[in-house]
Amino acid sequence: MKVNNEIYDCPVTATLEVIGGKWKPIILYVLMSGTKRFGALSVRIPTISRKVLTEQLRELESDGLLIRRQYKEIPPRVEYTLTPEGQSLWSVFNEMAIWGNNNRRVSQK
Amino acid sequence: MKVNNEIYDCPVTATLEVIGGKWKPIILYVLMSGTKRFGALSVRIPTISRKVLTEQLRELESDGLLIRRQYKEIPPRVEYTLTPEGQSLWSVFNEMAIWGNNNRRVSQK
DNA sequence: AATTGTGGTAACAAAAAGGTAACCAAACAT
DNA sequence: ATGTTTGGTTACCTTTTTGTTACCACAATT
Repeated sequence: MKVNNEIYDCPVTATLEVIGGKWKPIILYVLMSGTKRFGALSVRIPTISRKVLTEQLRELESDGLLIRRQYKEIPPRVEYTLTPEGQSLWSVFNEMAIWGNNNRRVSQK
Repeated sequence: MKVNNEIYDCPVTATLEVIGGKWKPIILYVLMSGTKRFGALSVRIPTISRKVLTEQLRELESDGLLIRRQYKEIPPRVEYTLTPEGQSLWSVFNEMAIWGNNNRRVSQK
């Protein structure tokens, strides 16, 4: 999905512009539980390629939903943390989770 | 987005599998206000091609979110109506609308 | 001296999604 | 006879998104 700073007619469209797509919701969902390193994200979302993970993280950063912290260490360490704006998406994901549990086939453990 | 009947690990992923993508949220949002004919949907979402509109409607139908009613008339008349399951997405869209209004640039009228 | 670990990037390929233009039926109005 | 109307379908093409593979830096460890 394209990222831009248009003015939207529809607030739902505006929201989906930043959280929509194949990977962003899962990335955000994983980060809801706290700061994660690049490698940790990769482990929790094993089916995403590192290239695409990088791209999606950069877009989420430029949309103000997370911040990227790079430590000057060798080997490198990079941490991703949700901004308050990113965290405020919790209620959206919560509704989606409720709906999914009630209406789709979701594995329970 | 691919439609299937997998069992999902994540309820958010399960939800986005059926409402995600470029057009489905807008289609569902428009249908929230009641039954619409194919042509009416096309008018309210002018930027979607008829081919893609047809495709998306068929997917939403096979996912159980709406029903398609075809009347045996000439010229043809086809109406699309949300199922109760489709209507129950209202709370999801509502949260997205709230977030979009609070955090993105949405034109107010 | 070679290997490991981390977080990438570059070039390229494949797949998915979306768009365009032409065409159809068949009743009705002109 | 011709055009209009509605809700499509089909073949083809372009754009967008996602994936694959190889490669890099450089300190610490073996």
